[in-house]
Amino acid sequence: MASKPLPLGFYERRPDVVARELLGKTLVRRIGGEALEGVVVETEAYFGLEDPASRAYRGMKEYNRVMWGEPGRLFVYNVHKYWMLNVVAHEPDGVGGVLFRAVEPREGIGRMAENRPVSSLRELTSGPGRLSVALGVTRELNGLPVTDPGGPMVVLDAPPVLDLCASHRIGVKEDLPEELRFYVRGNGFVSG
DNA sequence: AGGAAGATCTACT
DNA sequence: GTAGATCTTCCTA
Repeated sequence: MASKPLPLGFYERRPDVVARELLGKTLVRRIGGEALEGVVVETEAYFGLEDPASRAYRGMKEYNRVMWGEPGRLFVYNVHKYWMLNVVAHEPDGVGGVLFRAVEPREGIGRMAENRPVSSLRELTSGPGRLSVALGVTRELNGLPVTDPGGPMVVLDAPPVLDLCASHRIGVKEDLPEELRFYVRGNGFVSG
């Protein structure tokens, strides 16, 4: 289990490619001396000025400028009371990111359940707002790299997921023709 | 200063 | 399946 953080180069590709390949990787949140871990089971890709559903669509603002910046850094922003956890991903001089929509809890489940009390385990992290509460994600993480082994949030490498599905993105007002949501087939922690 | 929108969630019918 | 809550950010005045 000596998995290392995914390198910067992993994120220096198109957001849709990164979103697909992030499935099965391990998301680690270090907080209060504990490591809260989950396997990524659902993601969505967002592009830049050409993507009407993207936070980058209406141009660079203070809150979204990390989408133009170095890949492999967190982009955290608020919608409807919840913090959305993204990682910046794009080709050189590009814009984009990947939204973490669901993880399967692995470590630190007790602490996650304190952060977000639920009656069944499946409700703990099966949604972008849900997983942020469970993992203690706030805007303090915005701009931090996920490639630093000792950082407050890291993505560790793991074998690729072979049995995956794609669909249109969920909850967006105006989507692109491409299917940009990716999830592990049959996994119980996928939202929806 | 005020209103509206939003990549959501929960509860209820 | 639909409605309402909730809060950060943006846009207009």
